[in-house]
Amino acid sequence: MTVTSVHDPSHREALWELEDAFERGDLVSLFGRCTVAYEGRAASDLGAGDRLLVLKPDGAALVHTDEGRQPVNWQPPGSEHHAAVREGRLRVRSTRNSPDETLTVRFSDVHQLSAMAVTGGRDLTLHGSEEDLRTRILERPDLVEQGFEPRETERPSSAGPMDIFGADADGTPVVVELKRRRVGPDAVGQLARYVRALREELGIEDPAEGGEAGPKRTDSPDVRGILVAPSVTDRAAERLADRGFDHVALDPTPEE
Amino acid sequence: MTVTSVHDPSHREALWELEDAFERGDLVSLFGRCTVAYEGRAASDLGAGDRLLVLKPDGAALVHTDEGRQPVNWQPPGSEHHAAVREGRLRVRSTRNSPDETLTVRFSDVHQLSAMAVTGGRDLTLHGSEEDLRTRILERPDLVEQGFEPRETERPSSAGPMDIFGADADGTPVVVELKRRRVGPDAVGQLARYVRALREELGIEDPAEGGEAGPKRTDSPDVRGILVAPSVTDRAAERLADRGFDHVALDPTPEE
DNA sequence: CAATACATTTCGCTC
DNA sequence: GAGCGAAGTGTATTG
Repeated sequence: MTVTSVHDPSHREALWELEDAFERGDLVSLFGRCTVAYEGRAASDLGAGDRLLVLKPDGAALVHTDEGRQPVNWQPPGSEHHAAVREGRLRVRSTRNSPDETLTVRFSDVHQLSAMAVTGGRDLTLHGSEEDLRTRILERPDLVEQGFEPRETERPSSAGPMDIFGADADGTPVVVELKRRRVGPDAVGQLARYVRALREELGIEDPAEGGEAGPKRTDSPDVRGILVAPSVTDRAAERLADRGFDHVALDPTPEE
Repeated sequence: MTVTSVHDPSHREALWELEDAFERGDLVSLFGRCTVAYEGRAASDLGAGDRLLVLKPDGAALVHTDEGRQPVNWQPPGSEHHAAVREGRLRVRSTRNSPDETLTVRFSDVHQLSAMAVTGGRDLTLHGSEEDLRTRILERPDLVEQGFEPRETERPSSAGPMDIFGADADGTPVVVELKRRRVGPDAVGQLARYVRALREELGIEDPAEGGEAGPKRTDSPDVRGILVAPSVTDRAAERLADRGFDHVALDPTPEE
């Protein structure tokens, strides 16, 4: 529970505190005026300004301005922090390999530096995820459709694992794709890949080919695709119709 | 440049400092032992532990543990921060509407609170984005293919805007999809949507239909699809081949 | 406001 | 490590 805190330190003082904090494995919060340079997957430069630098013992580094949920610059976990005084400025550098990337923060002024050992309590319980939606359906398959019978989750296919594989009341194979929120055309493409893969696997001809123009065919065994999501965009609905797939409106958690 | 900083404040003191900081529009950094509850697009609970809470004047709130680039909990910009002392604890709550969401952080102990006015210097210059890749191609179209001629960027279609629309040496229409890094099957699906939309628009029959089995047809005007990306996954390459599309290996920035 | 696609996405899981 | 897909994704842009 030891918190280190220095106000308007000299660069030397800040350097000592930083090195001690790295040594102890502390979480560091540093206010100051700085420039930021990044080079790696991309490259960026940020002119002088007041910012908050957060340094984590796992190697993550975050540069925050007064706006936005996202840091303006950062370095992912697994990096290594190094501090030094160069050309009269405090330089904090985080580096990692594969991919090679470097974040360099140069402080002309350090206003405030705090560091604390942070332990325990990372056990977040989250509700309303796609997994919750799956659980809900497995407990009550009729929410998808009368007579729907789930057979397998994460069923492998040549196009990747499908969320739920099952059969409808007629025994026709059904691929169910789950989304926890409103979806666009990309989700339909995903479902289409799984359905296509399953058709191929089962030796079922694609109904879009075969006939010369008929957009749908119902007179032969087929594979059905069902997209379960709270709602879909217009373009997604079009593409669902094109493919002959169904949409079932369902939330990950029952609405109150 | 005024930095406020209090060490091990009482809840009352912390509350005053927080309210002043909100008033001034400061960026706040707060170390302490807390529980976190979120309710909105999903719902989550986090047990007691030491964490760093960052509060921004634009309404963003970030709860950081000692690990990860991502905050363990957060609230997006546009929220409103409120602080109070309830049941012997300092409660910080950030709320926003549409969607309705609330983040509640309850501190049993506040170890360190700092706040600073943070201004200016949000002008980040970034290189290596998809836009850089586009610029590079427009300056040297032959990087895509000998004789390639770009005609339009962000060309509208019923499936959305395509990155580059142009023509090859034979005058055949070409849709180019750009990706700044290695891509999977999703990017092929995106390209396919644009090509399909353009074929429909130009009244060109899809070569996959029409013939009974021939996977490709080269004896009639068609629309070509080219995926420009540093590299593609195997599955993406398969799907490219299925569709008769090409891949051109190109980075957003020239490699040194 | 909805819709769409990019992002230094990050993250977790499987192979 | 690569590949694949989810995420309370965030973010900008366009209609």
